[in-house]
Amino acid sequence: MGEGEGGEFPPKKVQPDTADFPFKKRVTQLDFTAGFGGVSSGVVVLPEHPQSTQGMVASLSSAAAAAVTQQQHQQQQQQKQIKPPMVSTATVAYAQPPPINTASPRVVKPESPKAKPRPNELKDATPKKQKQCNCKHSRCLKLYCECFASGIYCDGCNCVNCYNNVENEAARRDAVEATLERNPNAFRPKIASSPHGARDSRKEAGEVLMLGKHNKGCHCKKSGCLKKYCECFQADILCSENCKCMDCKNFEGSEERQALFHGDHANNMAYIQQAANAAITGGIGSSGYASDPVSKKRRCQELFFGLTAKDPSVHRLGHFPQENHIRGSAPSSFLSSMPVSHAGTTAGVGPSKFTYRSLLADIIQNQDLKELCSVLVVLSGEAAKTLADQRSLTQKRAEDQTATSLASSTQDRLQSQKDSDAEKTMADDCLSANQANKAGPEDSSSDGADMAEGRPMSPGTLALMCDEQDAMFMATASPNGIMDHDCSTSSHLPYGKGMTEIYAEQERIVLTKFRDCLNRLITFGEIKETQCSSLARTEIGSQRGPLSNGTEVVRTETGN
DNA sequence: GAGTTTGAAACT
DNA sequence: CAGTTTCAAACTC
Repeated sequence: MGEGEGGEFPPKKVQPDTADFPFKKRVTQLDFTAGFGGVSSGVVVLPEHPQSTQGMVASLSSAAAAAVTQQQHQQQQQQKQIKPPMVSTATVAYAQPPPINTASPRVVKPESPKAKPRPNELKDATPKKQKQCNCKHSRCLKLYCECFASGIYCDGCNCVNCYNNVENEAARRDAVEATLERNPNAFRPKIASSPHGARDSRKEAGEVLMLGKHNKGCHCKKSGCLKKYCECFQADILCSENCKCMDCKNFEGSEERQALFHGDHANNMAYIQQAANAAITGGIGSSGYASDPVSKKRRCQELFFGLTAKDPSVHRLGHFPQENHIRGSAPSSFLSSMPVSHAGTTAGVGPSKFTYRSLLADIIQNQDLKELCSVLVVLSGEAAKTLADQRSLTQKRAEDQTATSLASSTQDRLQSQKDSDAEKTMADDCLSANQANKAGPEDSSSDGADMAEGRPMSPGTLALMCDEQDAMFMATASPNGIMDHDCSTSSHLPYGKGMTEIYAEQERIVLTKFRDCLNRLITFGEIKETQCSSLARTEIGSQRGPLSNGTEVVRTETGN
């Protein structure tokens, strides 16, 4: 379909006010000669203000501006390869310092990130020639044309049927107006200095965090925002909440992104592209190169505990816009590689459309939590009983009767207390260790038997009680000293004091147990990460088969 | 350098 | 506003 390719030029449905008004006056605010060999640096720096921008564009259409450009055009001829700035927005350098060539003032194409040095290009001190467009069908009068979009005349370009020049100023003016009518911000800089840009001035590994964000945001789907197709990447800024990109890897903390600019390879464009490809295809990332055990460990901890405060570099999880970016990267690189039930989280687009999902999401089941509660309850009861039993053993037979009653009453009390706590926590029926009945009495494994004294426990419970032997050891061996101490004291102290110590010991055991379980989960997360990453590597491009259920992984592991 | 891919812009 | 087409730059071979 033609975009007016053939016939008449951009529709002249120009709004009167757009055509003239507010803009002309602003013309005087600008040094339009700057870019033409004027005295200035050649860069007109404007405050980032929409109106200013529009004003400049509109000013272009003014007769006065045309007259000026006519003059300037002759100077252009003397400055081959240097695009004369038009009096349009794009001529303006917004906050982004252009590669200034004092010898010959250069025109900056603020909207064209191409004009901006990429990190990998920074070392290339070679003065860059102004980019030349190659338009064939747009007459260089649409935003497709970088020159036009940047508000400069084509000069020395390879374009065909170019109207973006002084000779066709009228047509160009109309095009500008038409473009503005379509989008009043068309000539505004796409990259705005970001309020959150100051959020973090530190540098990531080999990467300078760029400030600013894309006003409209990118909509990349396949590039992972790690190629210059992506306007954000091209502008050397991070994707923001404005972006609606998919599988974004251009966010703060993205390992894929960091990998692009890592170390000695930062200047190697080939490497960067290769790394980008690898990142996009999932070959790298959290589990790919550029990852280290420490970071993986930390990430795992972040995932499970949501730890972000301790490590100043862990902002990304809580980092604003990156919900939709997390999805695709560091965390997401392996998350997304997880075949199980992530479709819903990766399909969405737009800010806030993404819900962060822990790697352990498939590992931790509600049932497991319930059972963990039950385990802790049982453990607490057993601890109390063990303590009581040991106490009784150290006491005289004459005290047996007393000790027994004490233990039983204590146990009852503690049991009920713990049950109550469990109820509060889980708000369901997990309190009762009897719920384990569902698993049947089959489990009299040494684990379960020792611990629960024949209490039927589900496999999941047993799995979660993976450390029960340790716990038992602590409850029986380690506490021995305590028990001895406790016995000695309790025998001398009032009833309440002994109970307090039992409580403390119980709490210690339960918390220890809980801690161990958490540590295990961390381990499982790492295991799963490894599995997923290897799976992703081996199955990229192929149909992903169902991955072993994370829960099974847990239980298998815990069973050992 | 030709062909392909990509995503913004333009259009329906 | 969503879907489609056009376009030119970026990228691959």
